[in-house]
Amino acid sequence: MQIATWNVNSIRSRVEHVVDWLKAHPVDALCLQETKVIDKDFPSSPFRELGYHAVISGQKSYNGVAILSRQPLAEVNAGFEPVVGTELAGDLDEQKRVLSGILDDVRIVNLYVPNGASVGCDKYDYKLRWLYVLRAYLLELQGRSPVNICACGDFNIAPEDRDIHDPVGKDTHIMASPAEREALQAIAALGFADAFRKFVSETGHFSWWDYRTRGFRNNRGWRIDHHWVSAGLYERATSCAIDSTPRGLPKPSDHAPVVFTA
DNA sequence: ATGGCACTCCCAGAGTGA
Repeated sequence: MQIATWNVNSIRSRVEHVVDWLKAHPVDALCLQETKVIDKDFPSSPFRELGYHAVISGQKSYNGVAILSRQPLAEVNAGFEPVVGTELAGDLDEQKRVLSGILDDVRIVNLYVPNGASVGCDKYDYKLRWLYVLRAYLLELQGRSPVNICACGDFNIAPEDRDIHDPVGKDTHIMASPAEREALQAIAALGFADAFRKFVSETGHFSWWDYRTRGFRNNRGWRIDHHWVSAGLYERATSCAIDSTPRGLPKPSDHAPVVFTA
């Protein structure tokens, strides 16, 4: 089974890229983030023509997640509330960042973790609060069937210094601050492993490059798009690879797709 | 130290991303 994740920075701006990519990489499921479109305007037809079903949870202008899959997903739910309840979810589901469904023996969880803007600001606090609820969400899912979970998406956190092109001084930088990394590690400690690091140990492998600094041309990037998988899935994983090719196309997303195979 | 580019939407320039 192949499960891919790709922050497309507007699905309507990226339909051609995604269609072309799926033709070359007919993965079983593709988790999209930052679709930036309300559900009724999501461009489902080009993907249907490729044989993909779409489940979507979108909003106007910002955020938005979707899962394209060759087979229909079972037990689909959107947001934190259906899993953790209204009290814990609070207002977090107003932003559409969580979508999940079951494919064969795997529960796929598609996540768009908040950016956080800058360390210490309101959005940063929101990000940490969101990660705290995400932990409760995944803990609850672990108690359900199936036991295999693939939590993938744009985490907006570089887990370690080797996931940043130039990590010096980044401990006060968004995506690398100690509190963000600790929140991610608290999630990993539930029993999830970063599938990419089963296969690649060295630095220099990134999934996001800033538009503004010719980051891609110089490979000044960050690895912030991940597959955090449960133990059984980690054991049977045969590959986890970043495909940087689409990042080099005209009018690209600033993120590249990442493909997990198990 | 700052800003840089790309996207969205009452179509102009602000908000957001990371």
